[in-house]
Amino acid sequence: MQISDFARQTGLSADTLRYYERIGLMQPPLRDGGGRRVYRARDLDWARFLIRLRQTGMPIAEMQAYARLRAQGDATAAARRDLLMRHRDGLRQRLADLAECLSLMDQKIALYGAMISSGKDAPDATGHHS
Amino acid sequence: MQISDFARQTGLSADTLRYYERIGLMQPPLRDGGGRRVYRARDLDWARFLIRLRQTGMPIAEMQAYARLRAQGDATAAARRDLLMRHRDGLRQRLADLAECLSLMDQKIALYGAMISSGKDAPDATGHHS
DNA sequence: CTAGGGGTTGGAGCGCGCTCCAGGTCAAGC
DNA sequence: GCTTGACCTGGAGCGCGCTCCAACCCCTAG
Repeated sequence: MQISDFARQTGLSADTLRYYERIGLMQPPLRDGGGRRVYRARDLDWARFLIRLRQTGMPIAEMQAYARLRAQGDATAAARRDLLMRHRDGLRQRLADLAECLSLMDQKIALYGAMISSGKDAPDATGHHS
Repeated sequence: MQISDFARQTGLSADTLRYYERIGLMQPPLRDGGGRRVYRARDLDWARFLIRLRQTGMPIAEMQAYARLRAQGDATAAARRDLLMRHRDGLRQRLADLAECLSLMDQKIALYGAMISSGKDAPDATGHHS
């Protein structure tokens, strides 16, 4: 599996893959005769896991820390779990905050709805609305 | 109320406030005799609303669009509501995605828990774990 | 034998959202 | 009058996470 295939299967660009390798997020893969990277199926799992971490807003530095621990083998399992737990707790908090934002936006939208349908102006009428 | 007070009350830095003004997110406030900005209470509401939008990941360009509409008065209420609704829908989606990530992380953490307590290696034991 | 379409490297550049800085003005307190 | 400190402006710089580029290499098909 070469880099373009791997890119297709993960949704990461080849450039990003090489970048992740440079900065130590991904282990350097084997090379074929021509010096091209050859990826293996289980690299996919790791890449997809990284993508999840990224999705949840984990900064690259933290992913690097995780990757370093992982490279050191099973002895670091507890440390990795702790890192993950800290990140998860942050994520929980962010989810709660976003849920609050969402409900506020719903309110705001409802307010606009009222203001638009009922003639002209809004309940809190100042002439200017956020 | 001058810029430092306003900054304290919103949590934005004075620099950020001037920046938001430059790029049209905030209306230029009045000035006192010495040319200093004088903010008014209702600017606070707007700034706090911007902060909410930012929290939910709205890009500045979109906030600018909203601000421009707002500056044009009540006639743009429907357009503003639509913008907000589109943003809210995106937010809903992101919340769902994050919730999924969260549950995956919980699983992963549980797996680490099992692996750590029960002697040595994990269920999917490859020798390497994500 | 040649052309084309992958791949490789190191390093520069970019878009976003600020953040900082130099150099200046102004107002209040001692 | 002088110091102090908050404010002003325009513009440069920054940290993040890529993204793009030139210049080169290699393999395959025609």
